Amino acid sequence: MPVELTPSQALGLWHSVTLDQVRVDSRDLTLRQMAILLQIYLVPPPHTVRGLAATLGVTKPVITRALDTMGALGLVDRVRDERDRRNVVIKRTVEGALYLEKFGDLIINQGRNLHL
Amino acid sequence: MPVELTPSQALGLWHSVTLDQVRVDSRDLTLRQMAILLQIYLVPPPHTVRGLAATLGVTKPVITRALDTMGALGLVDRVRDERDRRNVVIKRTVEGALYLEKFGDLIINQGRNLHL
DNA sequence: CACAAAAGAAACGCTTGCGTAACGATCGGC
DNA sequence: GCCGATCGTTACGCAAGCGTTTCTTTTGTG
Repeated sequence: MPVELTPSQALGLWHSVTLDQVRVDSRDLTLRQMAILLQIYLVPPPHTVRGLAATLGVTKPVITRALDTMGALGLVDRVRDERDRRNVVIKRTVEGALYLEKFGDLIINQGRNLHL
Repeated sequence: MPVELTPSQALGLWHSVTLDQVRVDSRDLTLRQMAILLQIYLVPPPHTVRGLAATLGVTKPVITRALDTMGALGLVDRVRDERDRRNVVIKRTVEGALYLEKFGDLIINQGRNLHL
């Protein structure tokens, strides 16, 4: 089920959501961090550092650093893979799920309020 | 004309657009910079540093720095207001308009490709 | 004309993210 | 058991953004 948007709607939606996010959220995730977070929560696990790096097209330290930051914020968690102890499996958290749920609501509401 | 989205559609759209943006765009604007850019191009002029700061809920130096960066990228331009020379009027550029046009296309296409 | 107010920029020290390169831990094949 | 390959992290120097404070220019008002 596709979403059909006009150029005005597309940019207007992005505008209002971005604006609201800047005004409200002190955490201020970077674009990369946001992409990683959404990937973790919207794509079926397991997620690894290597996998995320490949998906985003960035180097592994970028992922490590983003996980450090978002881990400190409680948005994600890291667990060593016991079957292959070289791997780290990235886990979702309740707080992270809540964060994205609120963010989704923000998008929906701003979309609803679009009057162009 | 509102845009009605389900939670899956809202986050899915954000996911795919963010992912694509990370992969493709080396400029890597911050959330604040993006909000400023969209404000300049979607809201009727004139735009001033002070006005943008108030709209975004940030301090003036944040706006000055963002304009420095985006000015260097050619996305916006600054012109002294001749009627009150204390003010600076922020101008749109062809390159900035093109940038947002491409970004809008990206959103539209990712929305169209959403199959949940 | 003096002087406070206003707008934007510059200065300051700090934090955070970046890319590259090096590192320790772990695995699998021989 | 060794040894190259793989995985994630750490280290390093650098660039960029942050908040606060200070400065410069310009305005308008007494």
